[in-house]
Amino acid sequence: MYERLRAYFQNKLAMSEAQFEAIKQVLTPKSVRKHELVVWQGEVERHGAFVVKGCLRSYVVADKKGKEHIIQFAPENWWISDQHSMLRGLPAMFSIDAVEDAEVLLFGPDFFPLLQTLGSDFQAFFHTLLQNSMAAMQRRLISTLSATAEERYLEFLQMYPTLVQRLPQRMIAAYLGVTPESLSRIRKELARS
Amino acid sequence: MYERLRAYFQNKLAMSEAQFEAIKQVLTPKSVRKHELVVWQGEVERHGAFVVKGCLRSYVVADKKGKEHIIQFAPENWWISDQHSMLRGLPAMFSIDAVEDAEVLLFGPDFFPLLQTLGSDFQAFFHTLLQNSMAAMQRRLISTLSATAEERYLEFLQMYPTLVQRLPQRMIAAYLGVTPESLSRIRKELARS
DNA sequence: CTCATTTCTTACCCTACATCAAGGCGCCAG
DNA sequence: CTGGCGCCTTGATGTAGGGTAAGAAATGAG
Repeated sequence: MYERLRAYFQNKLAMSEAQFEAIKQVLTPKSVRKHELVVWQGEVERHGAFVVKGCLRSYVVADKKGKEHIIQFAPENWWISDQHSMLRGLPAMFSIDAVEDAEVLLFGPDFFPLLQTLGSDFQAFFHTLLQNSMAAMQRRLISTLSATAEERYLEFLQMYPTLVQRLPQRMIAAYLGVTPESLSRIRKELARS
Repeated sequence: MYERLRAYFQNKLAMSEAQFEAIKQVLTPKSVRKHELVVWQGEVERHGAFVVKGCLRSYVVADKKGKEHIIQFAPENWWISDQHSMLRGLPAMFSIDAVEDAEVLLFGPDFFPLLQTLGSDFQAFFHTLLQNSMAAMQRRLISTLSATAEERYLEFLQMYPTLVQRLPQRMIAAYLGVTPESLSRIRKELARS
């Protein structure tokens, strides 16, 4: 389990054995079954995860209608968490669950203070990670504001070509912000050409 | 000019005189006239800003139609920049200009390395700032995906009650992702009740 | 294998918002 | 004061995508 994390850090961040041990201390390996929840929207006691195998997602149930909206997919080698709420001890803004059976390394609120002690390379690394997420989020917002559902679907195909086969369509629809019916129509239309 | 920045840091971050001096070194005061551009979408040489007075905005011209989409408004005491592109020397993802005549403190790519040298309190502070933006962005994305234009307008009123009077409606529309015509109709409808 | 449940597709109609077009109201320059 | 130019409003019409419903296909459980 931990080997995958070490491999992930290769070429990204120079790390001593002691540092890696310290990180292992605050990470708990866990198998998560498909549909199993890792975080409940609204709960205070909770975790984030590094995905070793399988795929998780974070999502909110926003509407009175109970409609789901997916914020992020996290396949292998992705981090997923609600940092904002976690660090402040606030109720989680969204839920996290497994889209496929998965192997993850869970971390709690103590993960971030630990990073502080591991030196500025670590801080910089995770800061960069956050910046990348932010940039991705901005691009997605713009796309949601300015592009049609079909254009967004094509962008999604480009961005996550491997995920498309692994995810049920209703989840892609929930990510794009359209109904499964609409996505079905879009795919039909694209197939015609 | 710098006094406003010092006041801003009060209660947020303990800071020595020497640290403040170091920050001053990398900040350039500037007056920006309404409509004046601080950053051009696509340019590589560029700045971010701390807004002392007035209001800036970041926006993209996404469509072939030349339609503007506003990512962020930055009134007094806000930071605005394209960190992601700036740190990597990439072309800016969006433009930044002044919505009102403004006084700002400009910083360049050298700002972030400096923060590293100022100790982990500083890093933590700006990390938190980034997390807050991220959380706000996520909320906005969800809102864009799940709420009607009217609901988003009401959220905007709640979130930025003072800004509403200062901004032309077409900019609020560009922020919400609707046409000025639609926003006008929404306001009319709300006024009736 | 078989039945049940979930997921996907297709069809029909409806709604929120866009687009287009015209007119009114500031606001500033001369 | 007057003409021009943004900005906001209002109306008429168009359209992307939603809601609903029903059937087909896939997936899963016993």
